[in-house]
Amino acid sequence: MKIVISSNTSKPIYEQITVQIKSMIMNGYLQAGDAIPSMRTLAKTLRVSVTTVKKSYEDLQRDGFIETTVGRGSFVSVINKDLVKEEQNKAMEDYIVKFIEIAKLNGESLEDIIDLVKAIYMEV
Amino acid sequence: MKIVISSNTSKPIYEQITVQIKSMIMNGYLQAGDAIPSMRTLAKTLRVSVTTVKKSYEDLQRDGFIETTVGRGSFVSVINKDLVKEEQNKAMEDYIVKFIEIAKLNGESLEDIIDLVKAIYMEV
Amino acid sequence: MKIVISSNTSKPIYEQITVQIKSMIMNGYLQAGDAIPSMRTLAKTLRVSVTTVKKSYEDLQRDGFIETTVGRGSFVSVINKDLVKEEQNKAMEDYIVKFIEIAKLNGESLEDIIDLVKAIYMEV
Amino acid sequence: MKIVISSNTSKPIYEQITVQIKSMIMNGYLQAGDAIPSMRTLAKTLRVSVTTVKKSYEDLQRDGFIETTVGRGSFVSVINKDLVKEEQNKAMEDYIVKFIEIAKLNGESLEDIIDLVKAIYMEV
DNA sequence: GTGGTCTAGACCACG
DNA sequence: GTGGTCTAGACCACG
Repeated sequence: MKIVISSNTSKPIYEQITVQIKSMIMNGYLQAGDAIPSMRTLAKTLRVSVTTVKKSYEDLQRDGFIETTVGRGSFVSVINKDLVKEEQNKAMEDYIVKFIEIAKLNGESLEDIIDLVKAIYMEV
Repeated sequence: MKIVISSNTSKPIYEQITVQIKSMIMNGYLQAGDAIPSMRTLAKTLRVSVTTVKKSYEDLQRDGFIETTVGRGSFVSVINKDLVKEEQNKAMEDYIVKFIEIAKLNGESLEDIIDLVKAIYMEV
Repeated sequence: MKIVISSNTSKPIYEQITVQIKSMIMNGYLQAGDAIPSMRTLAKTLRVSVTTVKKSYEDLQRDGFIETTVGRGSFVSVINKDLVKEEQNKAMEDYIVKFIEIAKLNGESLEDIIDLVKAIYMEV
Repeated sequence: MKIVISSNTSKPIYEQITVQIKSMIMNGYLQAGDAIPSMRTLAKTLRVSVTTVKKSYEDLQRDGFIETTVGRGSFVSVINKDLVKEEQNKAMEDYIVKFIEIAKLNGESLEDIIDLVKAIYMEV
């Protein structure tokens, strides 16, 4: 399992971990039932604090991607990937619609909006 | 006060009314204290049901744009337009960041995203 | 789920519904994730119009007590009851302070104020 | 014009000033057109800072009780006392109703509520 | 089945 | 006259 931590970004480390593990689950690299590294192992590998990894694993568990049992470790949950994708798409469209509605209300042109999108795309 | 209702759009009538009145307040065409048409008057003018106009006025009141009193009518509130704009900008950026994060997670390229933005821009 | 509509009160039907569902959530009778009746079902049971139930559900959703999805129905939200209680207490104290300030300004005695409180207590 | 500042209370000094001047206007001790002391004079008399008095006068002006003209001073406005009283009564009833509604929702008894009212009455 | 929008009225309290 | 509540439907998209 390869995770890359970047410090050039404003995104917190635990979110970088979360996002990359989510990706691996969603694209099938990690399958339901697969073990993922223990918090301590991953923390050592990435040279980050255990607390940071813990926060990421907690978020993943809360969102149903992994299950963590004291003494056993963490495992990929059985999830319906299509359902997750669908929910994400719906959420994404919600966000974009709200964003564009406000932008229009503020009198921003399509060009302004696209510039803004490009700028944010580079940042996040 | 000129409001245009379009049926070519999926945006509900009450939202079309809300957005247009908000715009008139934000761009200064309607000033604090100005009366806006009574629900019944506007309903007749626009040839829509009073209930539909009421829904719009309720939203405007809840968001602090107008004040409505039984027996008197509805009036533009004293609002800090800069503050409102700032809040909207913050909300807008929140939405765009979340949207792009999910889009990236879904593996969409900047081009895909811009196409999506253009499409939504035309619709809403 | 037992809701009682009274016509002896000036409180609108939709508020009576809202208050009773809020109570059931706050006192734990309804738990996070629990389904609440569909608008049509509740309307039939209470012999009121669907629109009236809808107004109540909209208020509950706006205040974060329930979540409503087209095609699925309405469900009790995950809320921090202690936080809600705290917020309510803060709001309550705000109201009572403002109320007593004005009462004092109007020269009302503590006895007058208590009588007023008793009267309102019986009504609402 | 006699104003008393107390430091036993949590009410800010400028509010103490505001409330007392409002009272004098509402009970007729100060009549429309009457001059009220200049900010500097009142500040000296009460041994408080001019800024404190200024804040009070600003609130009084915003609420229509006095008019302040640079170079001339401050004067009691022409106000409709009955209208003001009525508005205050309405506001007061609004506050008490909201307060009691929340208190009931929280399961507080009439006795609890009266105790709370007594406590707040002593404080403010 | 679910909720979301909308209609065309009614009756009410308040001004 | 004003807005507030309520009815008893309609039609829609979505599941």
